[in-house]
Amino acid sequence: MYVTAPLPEHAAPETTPAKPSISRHRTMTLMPGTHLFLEGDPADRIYEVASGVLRLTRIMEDGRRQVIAFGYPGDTVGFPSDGLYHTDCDALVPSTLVVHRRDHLESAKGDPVLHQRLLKAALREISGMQDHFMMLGRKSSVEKLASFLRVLTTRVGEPLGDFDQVTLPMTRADIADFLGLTTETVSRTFTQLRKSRIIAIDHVNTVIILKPIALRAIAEGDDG
Amino acid sequence: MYVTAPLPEHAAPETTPAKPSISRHRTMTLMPGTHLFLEGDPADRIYEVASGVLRLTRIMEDGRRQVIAFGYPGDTVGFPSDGLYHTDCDALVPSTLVVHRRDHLESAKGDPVLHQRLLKAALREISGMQDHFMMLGRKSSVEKLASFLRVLTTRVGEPLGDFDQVTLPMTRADIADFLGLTTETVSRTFTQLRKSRIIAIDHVNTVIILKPIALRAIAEGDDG
DNA sequence: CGACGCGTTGATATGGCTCAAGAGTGGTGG
DNA sequence: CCACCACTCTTGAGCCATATCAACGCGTCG
Repeated sequence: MYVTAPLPEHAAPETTPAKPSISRHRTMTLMPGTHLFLEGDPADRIYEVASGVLRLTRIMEDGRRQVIAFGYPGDTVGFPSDGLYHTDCDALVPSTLVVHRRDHLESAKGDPVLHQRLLKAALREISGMQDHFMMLGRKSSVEKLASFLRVLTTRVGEPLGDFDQVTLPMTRADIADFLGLTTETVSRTFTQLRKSRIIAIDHVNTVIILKPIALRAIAEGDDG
Repeated sequence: MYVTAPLPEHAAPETTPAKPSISRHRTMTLMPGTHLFLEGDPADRIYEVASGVLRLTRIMEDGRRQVIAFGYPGDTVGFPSDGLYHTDCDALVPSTLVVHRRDHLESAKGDPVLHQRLLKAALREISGMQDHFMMLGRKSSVEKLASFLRVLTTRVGEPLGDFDQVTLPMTRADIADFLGLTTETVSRTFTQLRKSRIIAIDHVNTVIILKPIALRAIAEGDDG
């Protein structure tokens, strides 16, 4: 779900409307501001993002927030534990999802292919989360932002002339809560990368990677 | 960095005393200082901790380290992604492991019960990691240490008179690298909790929880 | 006994937070 | 089309929690 994951073999699936199908999945649309589920909800369903971007968050009583992951096309969200969801989930942009009934996926009787895919998705998720740990626990603010931009570029970047460009559907506050920073620090760090000509910024939420090598060096702490 | 000089070679698995078993798993012993696997190793096997404590770590080029998890009995380690391990794994104390061949677990042809258990374990892992995120990204040092002690107490605490006691097989450096702190800060925070009579410390690595309620309040940020 | 690894404590430095003020940006209604 | 408002983003100044640097005690092991 977080973004180190390799590209999914299954791109956007087609809706198979009324026709009875062995794998009984449907699709649905989720609009920004709408929650797919909340922490503590019974987890009946598991979702694959077909298009759009989701946001998975945890919130503490006093309001502190941690963005656990952004769900991009190909990602799976809604992994249950003890039958419950453990994050909130909503959409950053209008998103379409493939809905799977949990009991079909988890039980040994369900479709073994789907079952297999769920396991793969879970393992990818674990791997991605492990990267995120290093970032949260041990990296400086520039390193965090550089890593973030790199992962996003790899995953959803688009070529623009000689450069790669990436659109950020999330706010600075979302990025801050993902990286364990404040919005002010995220903003200052963007400025820092911009002033050193490593990135350029269009329209606040469009970033052009001018020096990918330098960005990687920073992300991995290879510099001073 | 390491407590004892780590042996470069991987531990040699021992065959279990031949006991006829339908599911072809074996057990093995892992001694402190020996690595079960390293980041980047091909992930053929998945392990269940039967006894002991494992340590899963990620290390950056410049030596910065993040402890991803401690593996206690009942935990599963070695979740692969793209066929590779994504952390290093070694033992903090002599540990016994149940070894599963990955191909038996992941393929649809394998034992469905084991398959089911692997998925459950992966889902539990994801849930636990989500807690860890909040801790790394958004909690203060006291909150981190209090959370850590609470989780450990719940998991492996032993009653001692009216109180719960927990043994810490890991060093302060391990705790620091798990919580995203320095050893000095961990040490000072232990002292702080000790001075406020919330915990007591025996033998450096044995903690007695004197005020579990207060500890929980701190862990969850319910105090000033 | 000395050396080494670990833990604690102290003094100082600093990266990122907090508080505060503007500057974009987008939406809405007149 | 503009005026206004709400919200997000940026920038600045000062502060604080934690890191860093350093010293020392303690236990273990050779």
